Amino acid sequence: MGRSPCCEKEHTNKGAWTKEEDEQLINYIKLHGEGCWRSLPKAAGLLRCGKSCRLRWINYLRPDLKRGNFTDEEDELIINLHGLLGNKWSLIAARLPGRTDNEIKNYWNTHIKRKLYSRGIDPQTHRPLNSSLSSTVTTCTKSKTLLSSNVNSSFSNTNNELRLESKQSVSPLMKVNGAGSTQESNSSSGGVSSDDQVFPQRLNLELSIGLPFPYQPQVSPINLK
DNA sequence: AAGAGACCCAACCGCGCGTGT
DNA sequence: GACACGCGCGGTTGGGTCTCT
Repeated sequence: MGRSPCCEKEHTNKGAWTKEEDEQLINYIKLHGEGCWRSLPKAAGLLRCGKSCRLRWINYLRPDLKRGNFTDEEDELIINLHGLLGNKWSLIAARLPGRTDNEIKNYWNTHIKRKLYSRGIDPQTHRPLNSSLSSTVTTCTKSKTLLSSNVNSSFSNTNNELRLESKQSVSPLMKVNGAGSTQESNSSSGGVSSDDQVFPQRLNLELSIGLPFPYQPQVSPINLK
């Protein structure tokens, strides 16, 4: 059976949007409003699929978007919300006016993960990296480098708490060298060399999220849509 | 100056969910 | 209940730009 394609691929443009396409989309939405993305491209005279139009509008063309760097406050808010919500980027974005889920997701993957690693915190669990493990972590943001390096063996710490089991669970911030071991980067943090340097961040996280550590998901005070 | 590697982000893809028939 | 459809989400990728050697 299968789902019907969202558009006729042979008659649609792909890749970067041109100024003319942007203007067509903006003008159409100004006149008719958002919605009915499937029929919008045809109505607007665009050779794009509806999904592409929607993404372009939401992530780039919307007038209420806040462009520019994230502030420290936004950083901390994202970290805290991620601790509560996980990779629910749309929910996180809903609490950051002017930011999009895509933008936050990119920012998380490129900046915040590194920031948390430098603090000795596992960005997925928001728990401290084991000291023996953290000594093997390096910060590398080239995900392609890692994912092509065929990491599927577990590298375990003494408690077997954290393992690299599949490429999906491997952080793009971690790079494995030729021998399958990793090295700590000194780039941004100067390196985390002891538990004493790791655990203060754990305390900060607990306090800022205001939930018991480790966080056990319960009924969230935030209204999920 | 030039090439290589790292970084970043816009855009794409596939899937799940909600709704209507 | 089964199916079709449209929307929205999260993961991933392509390629432009920046930085280093």
